[in-house]
Amino acid sequence: MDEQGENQATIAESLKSLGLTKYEALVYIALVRVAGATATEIHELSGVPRASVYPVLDRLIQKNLVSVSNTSPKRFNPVRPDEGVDSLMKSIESDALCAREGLNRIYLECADLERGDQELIWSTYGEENIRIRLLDLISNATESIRVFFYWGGLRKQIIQMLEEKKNSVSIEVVTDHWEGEIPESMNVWIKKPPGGHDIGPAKSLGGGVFLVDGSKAMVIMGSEEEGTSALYSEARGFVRFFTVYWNFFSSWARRKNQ
Amino acid sequence: MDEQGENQATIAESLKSLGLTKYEALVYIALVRVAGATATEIHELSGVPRASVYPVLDRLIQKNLVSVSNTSPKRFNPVRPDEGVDSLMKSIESDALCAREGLNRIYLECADLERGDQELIWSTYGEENIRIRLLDLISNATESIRVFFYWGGLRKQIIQMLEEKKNSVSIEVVTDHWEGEIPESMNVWIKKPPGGHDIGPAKSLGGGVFLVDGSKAMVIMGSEEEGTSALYSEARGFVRFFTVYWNFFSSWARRKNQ
DNA sequence: TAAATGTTGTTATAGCAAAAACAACATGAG
DNA sequence: CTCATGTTGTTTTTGCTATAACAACATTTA
Repeated sequence: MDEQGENQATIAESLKSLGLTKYEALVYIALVRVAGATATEIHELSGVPRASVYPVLDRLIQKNLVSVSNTSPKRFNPVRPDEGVDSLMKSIESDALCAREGLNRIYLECADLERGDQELIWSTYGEENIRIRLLDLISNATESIRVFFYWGGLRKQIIQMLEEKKNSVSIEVVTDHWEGEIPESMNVWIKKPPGGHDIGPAKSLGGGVFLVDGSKAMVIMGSEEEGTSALYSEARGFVRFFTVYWNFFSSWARRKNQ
Repeated sequence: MDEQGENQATIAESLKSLGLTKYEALVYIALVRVAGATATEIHELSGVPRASVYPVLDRLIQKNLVSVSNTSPKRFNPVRPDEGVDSLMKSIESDALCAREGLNRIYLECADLERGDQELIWSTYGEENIRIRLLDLISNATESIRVFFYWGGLRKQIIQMLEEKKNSVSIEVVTDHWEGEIPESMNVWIKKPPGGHDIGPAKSLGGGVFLVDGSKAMVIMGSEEEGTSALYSEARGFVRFFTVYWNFFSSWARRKNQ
């Protein structure tokens, strides 16, 4: 019972992000449970006020999620849920396509005109978004990638990204741990951080520096309290600062033993 | 200019169905047009009140559609539109999957219990929904399909559907016009309606009758004024009525010449 | 048959929450 | 100081939610 309730609430939430209102979701779920119900039965099953059931059903019919019988009292039937959901998705997907095309056109039109971005430093929050940015950055590298990271967060994905580029650009990596075998075409130095006071315990805080083509830098910091955030810039000073930073740790890592 | 405005409005609508509010859509579009704008510039470009720009930008940052510079004044950058839209879609798709699974489970659980549906007659409105139902009906046919239609609306799709089943079930068709060549395994009678007073001019009104396995009937009526609607039933009387109806027109169509 | 009861479908309307629009204020750089 | 920025409230609007009341019809009971 409670499990069903939980489940239903989840489904309702999902349906809401497909563009239905709370009532529309509840009514549709109720109808899926007992196909061919009357308005009153729907009201009892869904908890939606009886008078509200009618306009809600109208909307659902408009959205092709419900059909009506011509009996009296009227009975209502849900479209098969997989078809219904697919139908909603299809409409959203078409909108997504439209938005993407339109926006991309605008974006590319404007791309030539401006881009005074180079001197600015951009912040990004959240691992997912950072992952996307990083992927973009690395996959557009043309000459060199220098990486320095002591951070578990995206280790696997970072390694995978680098391996895809290992034959087309020069890659140098300093890190504390490597998963899988190290490709020959990469220069990888593995070294545990000295005491912990330099970089901090890996679980609560981790960092990564990515230098691409000597002109772009992305710096990632993850901490348990404040989530993960990243800075990206093509500004000279910014890139130079982290290049020096990287050189320092790189030479430290090359020293044999500690 | 006006074209751009039209275009923008369209994009805004599309973005709204991806879960953004009007302001969020407008701000994001403005930002795509001039990346790295300040809050005030965004306000001017989008028409969104300046004070509203800030909370809206916050939400967009939360949704990983925008990043901030650490300059003063702050400057804002859009995530690349294709990435942004994809990211929104991914989240919606995951919800869709969740909803579909949950609903389908409920649906299948309940499917055994009931189904007193057989005696009812169901209405469906809108060509798209009807097309889906019809597809479902025809593709689940196991023995016979008898079709009678004088209706341009879904002609091509109907023909295509039938061709897919031509080798597995017996098919008989009466219609006024056929696109493409007629497969040998189907029985098709093509005959123009006599005068127009029986069925009416094809443009303003058209109809179709689909009898499947002798136990299911779907009747479609399209009129210019009231849109397209369909009835579906497995009720004995309903099926028998339209079987007689079909037999009548079938024998009429078999008569040589008019 | 006639009155009483209950149900259905409809309409009107009040409540509510999120978003939109506006106004006011503190800050900070030139 | 002055202007633009960033922040904080308040009001208005909007769309959904919720309740109440009503006419039409069917069902029951006397």
